[in-house]
Amino acid sequence: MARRAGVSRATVSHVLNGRGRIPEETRQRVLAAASELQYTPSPAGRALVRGRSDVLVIVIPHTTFGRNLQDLVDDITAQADTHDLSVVVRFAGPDPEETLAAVQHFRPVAVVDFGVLGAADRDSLEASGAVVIPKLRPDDTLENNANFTIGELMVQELLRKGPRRLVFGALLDERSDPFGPARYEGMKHWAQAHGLPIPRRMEIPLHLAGARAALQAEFADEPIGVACYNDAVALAVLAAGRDLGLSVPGHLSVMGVDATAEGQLVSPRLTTLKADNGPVMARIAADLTSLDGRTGAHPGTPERTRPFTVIRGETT
Amino acid sequence: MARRAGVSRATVSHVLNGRGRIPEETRQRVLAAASELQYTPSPAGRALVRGRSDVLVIVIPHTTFGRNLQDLVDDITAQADTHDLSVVVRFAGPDPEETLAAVQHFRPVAVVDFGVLGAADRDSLEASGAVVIPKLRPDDTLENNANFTIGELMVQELLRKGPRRLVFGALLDERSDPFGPARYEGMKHWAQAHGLPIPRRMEIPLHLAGARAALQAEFADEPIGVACYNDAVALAVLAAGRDLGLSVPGHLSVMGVDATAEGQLVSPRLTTLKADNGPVMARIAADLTSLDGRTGAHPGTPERTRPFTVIRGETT
DNA sequence: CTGTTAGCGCGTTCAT
DNA sequence: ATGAACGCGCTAACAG
Repeated sequence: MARRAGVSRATVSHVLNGRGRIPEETRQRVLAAASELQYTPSPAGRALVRGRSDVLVIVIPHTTFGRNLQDLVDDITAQADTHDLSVVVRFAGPDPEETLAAVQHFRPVAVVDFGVLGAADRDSLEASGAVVIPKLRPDDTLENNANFTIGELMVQELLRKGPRRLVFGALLDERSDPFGPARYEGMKHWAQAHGLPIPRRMEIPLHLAGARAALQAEFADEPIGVACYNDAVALAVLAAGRDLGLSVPGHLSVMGVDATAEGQLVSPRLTTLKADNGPVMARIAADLTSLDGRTGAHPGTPERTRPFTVIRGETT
Repeated sequence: MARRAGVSRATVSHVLNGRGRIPEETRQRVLAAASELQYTPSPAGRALVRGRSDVLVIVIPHTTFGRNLQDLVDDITAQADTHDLSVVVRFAGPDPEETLAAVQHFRPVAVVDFGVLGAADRDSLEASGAVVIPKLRPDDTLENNANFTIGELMVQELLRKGPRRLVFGALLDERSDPFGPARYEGMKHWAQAHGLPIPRRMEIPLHLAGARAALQAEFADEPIGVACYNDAVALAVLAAGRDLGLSVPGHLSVMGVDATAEGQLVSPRLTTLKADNGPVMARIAADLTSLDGRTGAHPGTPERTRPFTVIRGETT
């Protein structure tokens, strides 16, 4: 109890929150006592009276967590510190309900979702008073989905040098994959719109034997183009192709997503897709600041297109 | 207030915590009301009275977060759920003080540290009543450090086919690196103990141009063996060697750490070191259960040696 | 034996 | 600038 500053709890509260007008003299006295005692307001006390904690939960899909995501987490953490929120990272577990429960348990002010939460989950959270970020927009349909676009872009790059059979290389992993399906849809949509056969989908384990088996089952003499879930999958497909004696990019062209350092260090250098996270961060930052003012309304710039860059390597 | 079950708060508390003996009949009534109202005890209230929250914070160094670490986090999360703790992941920021403050803010029951916290930080946390895991043992000296051992093992593998000049390939990254120094020490120690020249250290950026420059500065016709901080660095060194026209493993032998999927999918396949996390988990689990009983004492099995396996690829 | 009352812990807010 | 009351759960003491 910093009330040993010779004042009441109420006064302390006022000083620390800049509420009621307190004479400079007492103000200083309180501040001094606070720093002497290493006093920090109890989050529990605050949460109790507010009915909500100072926590921002970042929910991350249970796929491999790479540099990209980590950079985003860092940025969000920095942003959140500005708003006096403490950041909590939560990896989605296999059981969605449990994940939601874990998030709810914090009674967070805000939840940043990277594709884990379903509509019902979001509703449930917002009903409990949390702000779910990024806010869903009315125009967030499948076709406007960034991952859908990724699928379309990959097809185009794979077909750059001429027609070939297209396949989607999905991640085979015990963890769930929230992004793959939309990318595959994007591929299928583009193919259909251009009168091409619907691309098939194969699951690629991240080891040579498995990848080899998967590719062998799919390959049949005509040139094949594999759009992979990410760079790791692409490397697996390349390894399989090498083992099967396929020429790259002649028989087999491959493309990844993420522009990982590894993909650019191997030979042949991987063609991949790099997403600029700037706009995402801008949107999150905007949603975050709207927490303070409670302005509610969406800030004016609904940047729809996420800038994607094709990093052309030697595999397409 | 679930007191609408027709009983007092005290009774609810008793029922939910299995304290005083409550007749089955009332018990059921309370339980029923609780589930109807979706009642969950407020963590804030509990924290307030306990003086400490139900939180377990995992502090993770600000290096690249890979599969290994993620698996560990998953395991700990599962373990923690057993003990009714909610898990919070916190990435260490550039400023250690800020990191500590962020952890303290939660008033956690326990903190699992992956090498971020200094001795002072640990003390500070334990002073505030948190249990820091893994508990430090008296014999946790540098020479017993797992990373020190890693350094020694790598040297031996690199020298397997005969003498060569040794270099440590450090990570060049804006993020801090808690493990590298001990590995380098292990290398130097082993070299010195065997009458070899002290290995040098070079910083390898994760792109071709930078890695090439670094390697070129170090290479001087005699065979060189590079023990790398991790597989990504090893891939960078390999890329540089390829670009410089060095033969592998003739002129240049390279070894990584982590046994990532990528390292095993490239050609030449990477020689790497895989650490079995089982013992670490066992230790953490033990420390965790000791939270309940407050047994305090270290459980009897101080497994000192972490089992490391050399995955021999084509780069040594 | 059963369940209640009282009071604590802490920060916030309203009325004084 | 303060006292009182509140929000919520826990526990010691106590009355039915």
